[in-house]
Amino acid sequence: MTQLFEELDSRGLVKQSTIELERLKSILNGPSLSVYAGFDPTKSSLHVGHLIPIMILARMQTAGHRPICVVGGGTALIGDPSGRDSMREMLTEEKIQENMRGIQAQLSRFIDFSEEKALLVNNYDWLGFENYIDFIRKIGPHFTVNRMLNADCFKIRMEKGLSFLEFNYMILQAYDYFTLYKKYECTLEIGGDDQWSNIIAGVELVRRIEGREVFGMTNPLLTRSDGKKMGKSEGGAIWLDAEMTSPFEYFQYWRNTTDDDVVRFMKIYTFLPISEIERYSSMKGEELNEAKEILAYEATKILHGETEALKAKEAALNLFRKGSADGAPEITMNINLLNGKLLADICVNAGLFDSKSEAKRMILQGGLTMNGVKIEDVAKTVSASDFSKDIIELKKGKKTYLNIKVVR
RNA sequence: GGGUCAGUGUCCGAGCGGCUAAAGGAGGCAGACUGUAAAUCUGCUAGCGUAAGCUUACGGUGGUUCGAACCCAUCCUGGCCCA
Repeated sequence: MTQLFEELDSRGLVKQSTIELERLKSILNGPSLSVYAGFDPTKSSLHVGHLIPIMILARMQTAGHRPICVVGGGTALIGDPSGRDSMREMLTEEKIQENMRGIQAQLSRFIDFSEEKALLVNNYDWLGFENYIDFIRKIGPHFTVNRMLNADCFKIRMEKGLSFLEFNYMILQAYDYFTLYKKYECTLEIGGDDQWSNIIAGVELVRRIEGREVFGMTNPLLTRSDGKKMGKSEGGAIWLDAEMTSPFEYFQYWRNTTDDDVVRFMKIYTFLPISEIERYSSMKGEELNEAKEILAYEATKILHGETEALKAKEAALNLFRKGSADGAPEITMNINLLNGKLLADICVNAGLFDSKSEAKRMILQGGLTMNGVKIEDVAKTVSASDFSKDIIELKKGKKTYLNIKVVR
């Protein structure tokens, strides 16, 4: 008997449930069941915004349940209209296959897929082979269009137009649940609160066809206290793929959490015991920096492992406390591309800026530092004295560091 | 299928023949202040060029005009109304 329900509830992860809380509690805390959450393979990497259901599944697994991650290879061909006001770009099957591989790798950082302790399935495996007529004969009678049109997730789109293609999304997701129930005895679906309509559609479908009650639960959609979207930062989304967002950047993302969010995020995004997290909730002002560091370290550790997390922490310490550029993100460049070249050009080559115009703008605004010295001359060229240590330390603004290692 | 309205920069959204690289807002970046926070204030926010300047850009394509995001034709996409 675990305290899973209390665990999730105290971390603020329960928003709505298809059953009363008391029953939800006994189900969550009861014998092992299979629980599923869906992930859209629309990109080759998941990002911070996907983390909540992942963390919930991970906690469920720890409590003895079996997570089923459904990668929507089939539904991605349709596009979920929930929460968006325009139609999604359609993806090719090849692209989806490719994306799935990346997503799978990332999920396994959080969830143990060995010995079938968790499953990863692609809904294309069942959706892709359905015959249209058979399918609508089987499923169609159980849905009324009237009801569907009333679903929240379609509401916004009623204004802007909703294609029949997307209208089917809900039915397909419901069918997923039905299939998972049949195949794996899956009796719980979780998802963000925007998935509520889709989840209850699945719950109802199973009840109508199988006469069996299955459950659904949503987590609150997280917005940051400053109103910004979760998972977005300076450069864009924060990805779980280390190639797309380095462990250092990932660490920094969490380290820069707004004061008001630190404790809330610790509850959601780390495995630290609630009792320990509570200690930080009394912290105010500058003290919270300590909490932020712990949040960043823990979150990075879960995804990238302890070694990387320590490295990131160390680098941050050097950069922001000691003023040393040790451990900053580093790239190597051949000396031929550096000596005598325009600094602005070098920065663009190094990926610090997207264009030369941007680089120049930044210099004019006093936002570029090289080897600890603010660069004020747009026409600055790099010479041997600038890389006498075989390294050029660049800093854009206050927080973006990049070391260029010189290859002779 | 008919009618009608619309399609603008990352997003929202003004412009409706020259003064428009395109108002305003949001977002992003930078500077100041700070605690690697928030709030606030300031600047920047297509590319290329040290620069004068040049090149792309207002759904696509053609056209009218000295000159078009703006006018015309046609096509595509979407809304609404009718069938």
